[in-house]
Amino acid sequence: MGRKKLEMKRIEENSARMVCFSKRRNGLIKKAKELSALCDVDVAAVIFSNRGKLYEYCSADSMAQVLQEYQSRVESDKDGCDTEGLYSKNGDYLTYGELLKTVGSELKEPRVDQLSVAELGLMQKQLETAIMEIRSTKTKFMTDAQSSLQEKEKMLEEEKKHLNEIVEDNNCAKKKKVVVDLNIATE
Amino acid sequence: MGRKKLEMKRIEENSARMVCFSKRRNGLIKKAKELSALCDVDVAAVIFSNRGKLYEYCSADSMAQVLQEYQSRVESDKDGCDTEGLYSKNGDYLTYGELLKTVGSELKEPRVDQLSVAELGLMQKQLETAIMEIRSTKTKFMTDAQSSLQEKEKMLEEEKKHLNEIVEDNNCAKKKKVVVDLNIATE
DNA sequence: AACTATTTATAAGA
DNA sequence: TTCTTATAAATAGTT
Repeated sequence: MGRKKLEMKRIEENSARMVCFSKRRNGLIKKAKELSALCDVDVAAVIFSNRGKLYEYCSADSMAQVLQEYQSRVESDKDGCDTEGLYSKNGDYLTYGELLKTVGSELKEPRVDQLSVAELGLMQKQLETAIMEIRSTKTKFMTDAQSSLQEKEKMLEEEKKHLNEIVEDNNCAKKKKVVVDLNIATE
Repeated sequence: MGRKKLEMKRIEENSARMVCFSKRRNGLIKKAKELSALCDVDVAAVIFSNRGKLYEYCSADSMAQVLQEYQSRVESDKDGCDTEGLYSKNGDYLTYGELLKTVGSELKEPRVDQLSVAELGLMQKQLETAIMEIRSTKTKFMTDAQSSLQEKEKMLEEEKKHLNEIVEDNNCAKKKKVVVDLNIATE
């Protein structure tokens, strides 16, 4: 819309592109809000200017909620296939993807007492989101100038090993009663 | 736009709402594409119908890429403020919010050294293990016809209590070194 | 930042 | 559903 029809390709002129970005960014977020309000659905939009600024909209209580939901969907919908998208250059993500994949497949069992499982699912999501936050922070720390590449590699290797152990242990313990005990000691 | 101006509130009539959803969902995704193409920026949009279906658009190679970028930004940009978003109507979520808030504030201390990274790794592993345990518990609930509703409730209550304790402990221990210890017993 | 000529999106209707 | 059309909205170029 406008005086002229635009081709849908990068606007080369700098100022024109920035003006367009500003207008359309606002437009997109407005549309997202309207979609959410009119149709009563959850919507999230994330925009990064190439200057590095972040713009976002989220209809739910928190972006994390929607994104977490997204992550679970992706993991449980596509089952064995096509998980590439979930891996980042940074080895971290692979571990997370593997984790969710495994968890996700477990959850699809039928015949469930709804309440209990729903609650368990919630707790699981909570933990998963917590992990994402921790990963983010960790990644940030790791990329700080102070942490060396060797350290990163070592940690990632250990994490993978550890996760594999967890997965194997769990596979062996599927039919056992499991009790979890989480203690925190402060000094 | 259309024959009539709509109020921006939930469309109560069911079929009308669904038609609107379908149109506007496509519209939003089209707008996201255009924004990305014209202005050469990364855009992601995630939409959940309340039927549970997921629709998404992502300009980058993978959604994960954009979302991870988002997570890092959120972590580094907002500091202590605005954690309201993490609470849902469901009481459980508050606990989770508190947990994340606490974890988050722990993580955001400046002057982080390698020990901190190691600790983060530890916390992460613990949460991952906890998820695995929850998964096991879920599996048990699903496959074990003998487990009664009361049992489930009791376990869940205990787990909630644990979570609350964790949150409180963490609140008291913000500036202390925190050691987390996770024990798993199987029978 | 405003303005306005146009294009686009879309609410109702068929 | 899918298409058609009248109208509302978004926005490209201009000031």
